[in-house]
Amino acid sequence: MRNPWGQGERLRVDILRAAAQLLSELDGEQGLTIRGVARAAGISPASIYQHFSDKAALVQGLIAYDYEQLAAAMARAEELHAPEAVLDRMRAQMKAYCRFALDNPGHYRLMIRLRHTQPEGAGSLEGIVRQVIALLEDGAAAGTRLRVPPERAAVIVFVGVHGRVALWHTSDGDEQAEEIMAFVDELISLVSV
Amino acid sequence: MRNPWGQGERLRVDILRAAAQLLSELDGEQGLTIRGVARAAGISPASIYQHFSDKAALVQGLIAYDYEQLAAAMARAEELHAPEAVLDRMRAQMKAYCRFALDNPGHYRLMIRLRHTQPEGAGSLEGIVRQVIALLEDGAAAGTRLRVPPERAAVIVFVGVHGRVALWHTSDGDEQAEEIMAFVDELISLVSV
DNA sequence: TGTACATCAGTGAACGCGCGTTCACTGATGTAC
DNA sequence: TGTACATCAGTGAACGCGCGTTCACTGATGTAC
Repeated sequence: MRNPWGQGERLRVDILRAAAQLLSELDGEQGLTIRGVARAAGISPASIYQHFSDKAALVQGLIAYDYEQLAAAMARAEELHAPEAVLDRMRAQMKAYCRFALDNPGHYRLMIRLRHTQPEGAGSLEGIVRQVIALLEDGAAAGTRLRVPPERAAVIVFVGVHGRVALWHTSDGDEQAEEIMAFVDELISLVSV
Repeated sequence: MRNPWGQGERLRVDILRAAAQLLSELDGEQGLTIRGVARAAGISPASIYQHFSDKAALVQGLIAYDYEQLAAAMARAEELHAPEAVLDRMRAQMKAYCRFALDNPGHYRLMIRLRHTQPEGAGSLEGIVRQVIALLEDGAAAGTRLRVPPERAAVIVFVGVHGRVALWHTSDGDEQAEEIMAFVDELISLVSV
């Protein structure tokens, strides 16, 4: 079961996978411990320190991976629509964002809570918001009508969606995903003419 | 330093005050421990159990107190405006809400995170939202024009404000309170005609 | 080809820490007679 | 009035627990000669 020579890096992704699994099952960061991850991965706690300098580094690695997943999911959803259908593209992006947050509450909460510890770049919340802003700015330049400047429209929709999702996360769980998606539609209607 | 006979309940509020202070200084629930509260109150950890059955009961008491404070602050802000100035009243309410959240981040986060553990009533998030909804419904009945039904307008503004505040809480802290207040204005403008 | 040695992946056991909670207790203040 | 006792507020010390982290180690796999 030990990895062969030169393949020690394999355990690194096993560790990240186990941590991700743990974070999906439990609903809080408090369950995400070095010893818990080691248990889930079937290894000794000490082994983790060959791949991550400490617990913070492990969590960093996890969040970076998650932001990549989220950005990729949003990009995939957006591309299902024609380039000029800007509002459709935004709707698809934001609904993919919601789906990720609803499907991975532990991940999403961690990503938000520790977002300032991540390096700025594509794989960060700022990067994701910038993409939405850029989309609306292109759309506005091509004639899409909005009630507020494109940057404000993007921010308002994004902030509102985050608020909705965050409240879902702290609710009893009897709310349906459809309500959240309807809220996205509602917000986008409000900012467009 | 010990309380006289029949005044044992005094320590209860001292404990709650110490816990509140602790939650104001530290920025997370993880600092809110039985032992930490005892230290802050200058008593023994065991003494807490004469007033709260366990840690959860202590946190419950704290949140209940906080919700009362928040609801009272919103009511005070609202009453500064004429009864028929519905949008002004809502703006004042929501800005008081923001101020509470910005001034007491630890409290606000705890209130949101554990809101489902509180009994439903005036001192709960649901109660606060219901008040905002009622305000707009009365306003709509009296002629205030909105772009969406009053219940939706209230929910959208409230959810957006929560999203904005929650993102401020996880930011680096270089954002100003004025930006948050401007966001409130922006949201209310969007839902009104 | 054989053998001594370096390198690698991973571990077992221990450390000190702070936590929530319990329990027998202390000592002051009230009450009964 | 005195005294035995009940009641109350609060405590000291200990419990078991899980945590993050360290360190000397094991044993398999590769390399040098």
